[in-house]
Amino acid sequence: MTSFPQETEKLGHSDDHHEADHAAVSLAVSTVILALRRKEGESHHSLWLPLVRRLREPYKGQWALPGGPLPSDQSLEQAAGSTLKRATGLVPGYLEQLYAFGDVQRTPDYRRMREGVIEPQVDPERVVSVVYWASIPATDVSHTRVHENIKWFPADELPTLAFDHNEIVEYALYRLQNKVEYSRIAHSFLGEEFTLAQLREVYEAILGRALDPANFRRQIAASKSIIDTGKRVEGTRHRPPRLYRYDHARAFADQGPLGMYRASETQDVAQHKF
Amino acid sequence: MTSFPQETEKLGHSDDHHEADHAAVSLAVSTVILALRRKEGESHHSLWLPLVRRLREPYKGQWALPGGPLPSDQSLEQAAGSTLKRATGLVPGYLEQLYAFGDVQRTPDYRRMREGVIEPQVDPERVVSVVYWASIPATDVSHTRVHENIKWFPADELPTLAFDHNEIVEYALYRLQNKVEYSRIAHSFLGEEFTLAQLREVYEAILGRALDPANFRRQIAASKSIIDTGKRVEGTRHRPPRLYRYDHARAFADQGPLGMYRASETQDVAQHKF
DNA sequence: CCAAAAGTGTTGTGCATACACCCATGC
DNA sequence: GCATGGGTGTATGCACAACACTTTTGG
Repeated sequence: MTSFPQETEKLGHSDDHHEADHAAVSLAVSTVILALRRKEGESHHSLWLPLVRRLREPYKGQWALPGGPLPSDQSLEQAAGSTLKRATGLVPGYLEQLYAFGDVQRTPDYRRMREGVIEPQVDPERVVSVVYWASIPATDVSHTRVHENIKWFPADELPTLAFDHNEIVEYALYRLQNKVEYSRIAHSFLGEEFTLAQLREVYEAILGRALDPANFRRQIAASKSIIDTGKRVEGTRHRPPRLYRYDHARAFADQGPLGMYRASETQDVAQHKF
Repeated sequence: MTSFPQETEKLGHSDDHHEADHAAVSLAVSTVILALRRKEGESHHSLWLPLVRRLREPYKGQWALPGGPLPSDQSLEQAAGSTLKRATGLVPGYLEQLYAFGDVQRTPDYRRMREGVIEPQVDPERVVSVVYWASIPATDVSHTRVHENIKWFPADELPTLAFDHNEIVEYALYRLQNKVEYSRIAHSFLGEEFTLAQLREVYEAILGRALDPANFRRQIAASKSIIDTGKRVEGTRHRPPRLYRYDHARAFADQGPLGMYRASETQDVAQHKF
């Protein structure tokens, strides 16, 4: 439509594709923010996330992932960070791109339009969402922002969300499960110092199953991602556990060849090792 | 700027972020298309990719990844597919989202502007690129489209590309190396039937190192991703190798929980298995 | 002493590597 | 026969799961 510089030229002899209209596709950035919380009456922690109530159509009144249009002066990652700050008032322990969702019909909901649940729109807007996921350290969780249109939900007990956000969250959790096994993101759910039992609880919350404490200890020790602070937690009714710190120096040693991949070693699913 | 329905509302009490202008950020889709080819005089195959010569500023005359703005009637994946068809005339063996690149200064090149190499622009356009990567089966490579502004290059001997495309290709190759070890993408570089030696060559081209034929055979056999067709290749000056087929049925069995992840189990980097 | 969780030791299994060796074909 | 790659057998080491066992605290 406009003649902005494009990244690549359309080739002359593209006989086989019609001249598609290049009506603006708008770009949004949303963030799946995860943190550990305890459900009422339960002893173990589980994953929770904050959702924002929509104030307009479509999906007015329903819950949705926090996000918004990409400001032209922010990078995608910065936009995700601002969203997070807006929704929680906090700084993330970890922030990483999840996926860009761009199906034509993902928004608005044509099914609901047909059924008359919501009003059909003359010119349904096409939105592509670049979704990030983030973690909040457990020590900060209590300081999250309180707002009538923001509410935290357990990740496994979500209501029906706006747009395709249920699927997006599901995908985020699925990716997290895979990622936790070969990276060190688990630490980002905890504070500076933590016990092995706490770290194990993070893994168990993410993976949804119990882990052998003995073997877990050895795996973590072998990865050399933690340092013994020498301190202990006292006041428990059992042997006092040691406090560890995350070894940032080691952590960045094998994060990949280029800085570019810092927070972008995303996705993928390590299945059986082929 | 406009008041299109947005995915999430901006919250009222967002005191800490200034009202950013929402000038349109344009959205492009590019594709890193990879295929196996033989370099002049070499016996083994290596990875090649097609590039398109830019016809306008910025970076006029330089080579760039094939791509273009996202047509409003196509999904991201469809757009990547059309790009591929335009650049090669072929259908991909595999197509998957790589990453969304969205730094503010990634385009145009302010450095080159400062140095006077290219003209400064009054209103530098902000472009976010969703990049896909694709593979072309070796059997199709000879049928690729010929065009004066399209040229194939060995992936390890690229010239300086437009924008940040060198980094993008580097990242694609890095991701491919990790991915090849736990998924079955390697097959997508070959035709329907292939020998184990050919499959091994794909792995070697991607990983950049030789593999033990004996152990490679066992790994592939253990993965049960291939079926013996019973046929053999004759005419070699040695024992005739068997021909195998890719087992599609098995392949989709463990691709993840939801269809959504079909072609999107992207990124991530399986390092030491922590 | 007892309960409970921290922390250690021991053993078996499965998988990846390394490499010796045999097989089948063209020349 | 011999060269060449296809294909098999086997030993070694390591990562990991299972689980018995010891340690250290509070009550």
